[in-house]
Amino acid sequence: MEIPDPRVAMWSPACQAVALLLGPYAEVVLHDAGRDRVLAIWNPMTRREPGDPSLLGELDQLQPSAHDVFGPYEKLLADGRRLSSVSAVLRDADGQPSAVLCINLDRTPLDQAAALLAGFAAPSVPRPEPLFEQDWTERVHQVIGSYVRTRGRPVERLGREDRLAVLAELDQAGIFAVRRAVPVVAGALRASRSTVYALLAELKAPRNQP
Amino acid sequence: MEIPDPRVAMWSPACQAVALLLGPYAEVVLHDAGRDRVLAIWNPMTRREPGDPSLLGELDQLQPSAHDVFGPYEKLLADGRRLSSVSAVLRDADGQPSAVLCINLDRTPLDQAAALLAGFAAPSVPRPEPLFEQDWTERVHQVIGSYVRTRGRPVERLGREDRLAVLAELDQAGIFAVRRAVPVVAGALRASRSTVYALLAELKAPRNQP
DNA sequence: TCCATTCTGGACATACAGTCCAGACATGGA
DNA sequence: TCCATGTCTGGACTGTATGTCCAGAATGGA
Repeated sequence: MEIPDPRVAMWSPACQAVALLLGPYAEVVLHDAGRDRVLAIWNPMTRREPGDPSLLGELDQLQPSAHDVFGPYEKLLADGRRLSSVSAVLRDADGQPSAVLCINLDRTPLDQAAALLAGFAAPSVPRPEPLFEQDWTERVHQVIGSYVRTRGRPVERLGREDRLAVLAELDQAGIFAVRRAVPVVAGALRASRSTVYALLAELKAPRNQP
Repeated sequence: MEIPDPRVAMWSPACQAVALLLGPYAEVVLHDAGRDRVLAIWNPMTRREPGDPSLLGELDQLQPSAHDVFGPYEKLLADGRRLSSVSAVLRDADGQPSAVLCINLDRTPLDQAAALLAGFAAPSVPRPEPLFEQDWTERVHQVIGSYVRTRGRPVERLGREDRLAVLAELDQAGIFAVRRAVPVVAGALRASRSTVYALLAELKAPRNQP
């Protein structure tokens, strides 16, 4: 090791906190902008080490998204991993640029999961002419169940907004064009008929609430 | 706004970078540890504002995971969201504690996605959302039109048996579970409401003909 | 704890579904 | 042509479903 740099001493807790929070998927790099050298690095994703060249040249061309902050922008690693990166110019007490912080988040796992989920939802059956939806009661329960599952909260604990969302979905699905639908929905939502009508009215009149 | 605090000036680029990278799911808070007050906050998830009490007391009890770094530890928001949090003690050039940085990452969406992926193999398919038959009026006309075409006779000249057949088909399709369906069908069939009801009754009671 | 918001069950008004019928109409046989 | 027969029709009518409203209960935050 070399003589500890005071900038590293100053910034490393923050860097380390980020590195810890984002587990193995984020690399945090502290650069000496003046000498274009890496000062310190946490969770390195490439083999860079303190003292290596920073190659920060491109930063100059970027539009800052706020004062001294750049990104998030996309980077591509040699092995194909896609990174979301942000950079921040760190200044000392005098306001002089003293270091540059870069956080590189590997979005490959997220992208993969997203692709899986998207691919799951998208290629739906091209509608083989299924006449009318026969068992709409079942559908009501499916919609509600699905909402409850993604929300991770049982029907009894759904809040006002939740029920509004569910009703919007059901309405979208045309459920309320069906005879006797409201009482069934009310029952499934564990709400009274009155409440369902009130919420439906609110959906149809999206002005505001006093 | 108040007089800008030099600590905010110094740390805000780093905070903002993190806030930008993690989109709406991370809250970044800069605390004045000495006065237990919020100095600045990005992407607030609760209604805290600069000047509000920090409530950082618990930090003392935590084991640091590195020098001046705490976490990640789990927090629970009032509404049930689960957060992964890290904190870092930030020191000034003299090595004196000057502020505390907290990053709170809402892991609810990640947990939900994980749950969805985990439960993938076993549970039933959540149905891609083929929705409900929206324009059932169109469907009525299709059915009637198709019958008329195969029969080679215009609607006006359909006989009793013909209309019975068409109604049977529409009923099969569940059309009459829809509100206001009978008048529409009557109109499309060029028959009166009464007639349609009479024919439907006949369909449901296929015993004999008076 | 108190206050404010939201929900609820029931009373009520209205719209709709379904029934009934007297008469209109169409057809065909005498 | 007239009548007999069967069907259709508009309209009146009833009961049920739909939708509104409100006072009081429940709920949730400060």
